[in-house]
Amino acid sequence: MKNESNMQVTFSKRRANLFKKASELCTLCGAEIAIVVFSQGKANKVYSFGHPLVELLVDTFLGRDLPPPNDDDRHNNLIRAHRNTGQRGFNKEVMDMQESREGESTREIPT
Amino acid sequence: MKNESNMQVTFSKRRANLFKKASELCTLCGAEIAIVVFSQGKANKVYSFGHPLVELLVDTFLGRDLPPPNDDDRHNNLIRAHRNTGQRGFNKEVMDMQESREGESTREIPT
DNA sequence: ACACCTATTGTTAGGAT
DNA sequence: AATCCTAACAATAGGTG
Repeated sequence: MKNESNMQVTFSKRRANLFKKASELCTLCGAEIAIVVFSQGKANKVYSFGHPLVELLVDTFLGRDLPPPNDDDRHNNLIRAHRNTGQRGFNKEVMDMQESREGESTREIPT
Repeated sequence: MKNESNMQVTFSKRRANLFKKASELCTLCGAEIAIVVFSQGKANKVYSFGHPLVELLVDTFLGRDLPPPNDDDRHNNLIRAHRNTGQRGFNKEVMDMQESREGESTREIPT
């Protein structure tokens, strides 16, 4: 790969395709998938894909014993995540790479 | 797609390719990626890919303020995740779809 | 379930606009 | 940075052992 800006293009293209593949896997096989991508370097950004929400899936993943609805710790993680999202809402860009399907979301969050 | 077992094959193939694509994106662009996949239905399983560890990335994602080393909440999440992994270690299959690279891991965890 | 095969379809890097 | 183009390459479903 030639230079820095070519790599940025490659990163975007491949990230989009990764999310597309994930989306296909969800639709085709009824899977639930969460993806978090941190880009490298100065332009450090966070991108995510979730079907359904990333927070719900990673929360279940971290506390792998099946999730009780009123667990304080896990609940607070969700709350905090949503609070932070709200705080930085003006920085948030919704990617909307395709017509976004039911219960599926892609995001881009500058750090 | 014809039947149930053909879909299982498709699911495995596509999941492997999704993880491969993620791995390429990490190597090529220096990105950090975490993926969590829940399969559907009776044979409900959890698969994950992380470069580096899934736990570190999703933890940073959930508490997006940069992670202080001694934050109790986040630390406990990691500990608990690792404890659970240990508890169910006899059930754990390391996928090892390719020669596993430095700081990268794929897992399959029955639920 | 797993490995190999193959025709079709999809992805990719790079160039052009 | 975004969109279109395209030759080279890779993924896919379905088939067979």
